[in-house]
Amino acid sequence: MYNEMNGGDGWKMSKCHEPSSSVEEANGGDNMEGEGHLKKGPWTSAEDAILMEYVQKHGEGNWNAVQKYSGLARCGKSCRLRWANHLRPDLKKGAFTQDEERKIIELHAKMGNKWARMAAELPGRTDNEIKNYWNTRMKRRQRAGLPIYPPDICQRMLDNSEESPNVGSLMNGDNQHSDLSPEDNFNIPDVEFKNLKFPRAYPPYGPTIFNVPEISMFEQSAASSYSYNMMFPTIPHKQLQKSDTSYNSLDVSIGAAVPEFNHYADYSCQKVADLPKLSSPCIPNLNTNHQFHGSYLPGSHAGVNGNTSSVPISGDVKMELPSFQYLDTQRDFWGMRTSPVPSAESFDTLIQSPPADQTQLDPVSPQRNGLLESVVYGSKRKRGSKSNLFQKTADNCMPRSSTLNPCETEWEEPWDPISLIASVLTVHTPISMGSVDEPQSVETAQDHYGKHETVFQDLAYFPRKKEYVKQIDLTRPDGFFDLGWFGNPEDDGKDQSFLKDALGALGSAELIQSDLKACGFCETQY
DNA sequence: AACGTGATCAACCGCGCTCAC
DNA sequence: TGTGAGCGCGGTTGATCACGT
Repeated sequence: MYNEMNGGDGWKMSKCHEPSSSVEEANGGDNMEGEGHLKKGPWTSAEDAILMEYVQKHGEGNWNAVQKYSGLARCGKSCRLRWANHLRPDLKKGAFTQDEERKIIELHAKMGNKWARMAAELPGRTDNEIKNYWNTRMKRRQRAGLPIYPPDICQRMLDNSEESPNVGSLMNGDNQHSDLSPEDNFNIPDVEFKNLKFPRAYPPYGPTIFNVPEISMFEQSAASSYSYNMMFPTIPHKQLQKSDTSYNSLDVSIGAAVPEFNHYADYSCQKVADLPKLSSPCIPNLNTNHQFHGSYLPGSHAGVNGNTSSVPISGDVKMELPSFQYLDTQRDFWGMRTSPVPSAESFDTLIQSPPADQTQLDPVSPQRNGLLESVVYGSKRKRGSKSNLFQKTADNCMPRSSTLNPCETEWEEPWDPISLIASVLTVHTPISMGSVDEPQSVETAQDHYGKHETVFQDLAYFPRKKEYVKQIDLTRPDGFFDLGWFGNPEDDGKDQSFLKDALGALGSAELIQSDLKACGFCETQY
C-alpha cells in the first residue's frame, strides 16, 4: 500500500512506478505495469468514477493517496492528470471557440509555451488542450507556409510595446512579469556574452527591455519543434556546417547579438526602418544588387573592427526571429495581410533540419529566458492554494489579459531591431511559393514594394522613434553608438564592446545570403 | 473496401520545483 | 543543510479517427 511504498527505498511517485497491492475491478485487464500492477493507458469509466468519488470525499491534492483510499491502480500523477484534464467539473468541453482560439494565439505570442499559464487565462480549458491545439495549429500553418502569428497581432504587439503605458510598468506588480527584477534578467550566461554587457541604466524602458518573458514569446515558439516558420529562415544545420569556421562565427555571433538587441526594444523599429537610407553595419550588404545602397563594411564578417570580438563558441545558434518578418503583404485566413513566405517545401526542408545544437548555445533559449519567470510564477502559484485547483487557477489569472476580447489585450512585447532587420531581409526576399492549405496571392517583395528602397516604408508603422533615429548620424558605422542605444552613455563606451560584437555579427550576416541561396530559400535577391 | 496519410487527443515521461522533516 | 515526497509543467508518444486515393 501507499504507506509501505513510501517507507522504502526512495521510490518517487513522479516516476509512476509504484506498485499496488489493491486492484479493484476497475483496474482489471491489461496495461498493468510491473509487479505492482499499476495500470497505464486509457482510463475506464469505472476508474473515472472511483477517482471522482475520491475527490468528492477528500478534495484535490494528495494524489498519491488516491491509490491508498480508493484502491485505484493508478499513480498519483496519472490521477491528477485525469482529474485536471477530464474530470474537473468546470471543464469546458468541445472545440475552442473563435474567441478562445484568438486568445490562445495572443497568449502564446505573449508568453510562449507556458501552457499552464495560458490555461489559467482560459477558464475551463486545460493546458493539455491548449498545447495540443497550438501544436496542431502550428503544424498546419507551418505546412501552409503561413506565419504563426497573424499580422494584426504582431502589429498590436508592436504598437503596444511602443505606446502602452504598461510597457514601463512591467515591474510594477501589475502582471505576471512583475516578479522579475531587472537584475534577474541580466543573468546572461557568461559563455555566450563574455564581451557583451548590458547597460544597467536605460530609462525609460529599462525594465521593459529586459522583460524576458516577453522576449521569450517568439523565441520560445521558435524553439518549439513546430515553430520554424515564424523565424528568420533557419539555416539548415548541414548548411551551416559547410564552412565550420565562418558559420560558427556567424551563427554564434548572431545568436549572441540577437538577445542583446532584443533587450533594447525601445529603440523602435522605425529606427531600423530608416536603415536602408544609411550606411550601417547593422544592415550588411546582403543585397548583391545594391538595393540597400548601403555601404557594407569591408570584411564585415569580422564586424566593425574588422574582426569579431565575439567569443568564439562552437556550435550552432539558431537565428530565431519573430514572425513579424511577414509584415504586410498578404492575407491569411484571418483576412489579415501576410507576406510572401517560403514555400512549404522550403519549410519542410528547414524544419527537417533544425540546428542540432540550438539548445546548447542558444542565448535566447526559451528554456533560459522563461525559466526565471516560470519559477517565480510557479512559486506563486504553489503558494496560492494547494488544495483547490480552481482557486489556484483564479489566483493566477493575469490581471490585464483576462478579457476574452483579444482586441483588448495589452501587449507588452518589446520590439527589437535585430529582429526587424532580419524581417527586412526576409521581406526583401522574393520567394515564390504557394500555400498548400490556404492559397494566397503571392507576390515577391519586389513586386509588392515596387522599389526596394521603399520596402521600409512598410515598416514605418513602427511609430514614434523615427525622430529619435534622425538625431544620429547613421551614415557612420558607429552611428548607433551616438544614439547611446547600446550602452549607458555614462559608461563612456565601456559597455559598447558588446555592440561591436553584435554589429560584427550582423556584418557576418552577409553569409546568410549565400546560405539562404544555397538552401534554395531565396531565389533571386535580397 | 483497403490502404496510406495526416490530424487529433489522451496519456506518459522526465525534470525541477516547493515544502516538510 | 540535506533529503525525500508531492506536485506541476512542458515535451513527447501512441492510439484513434477522418479523409483522400
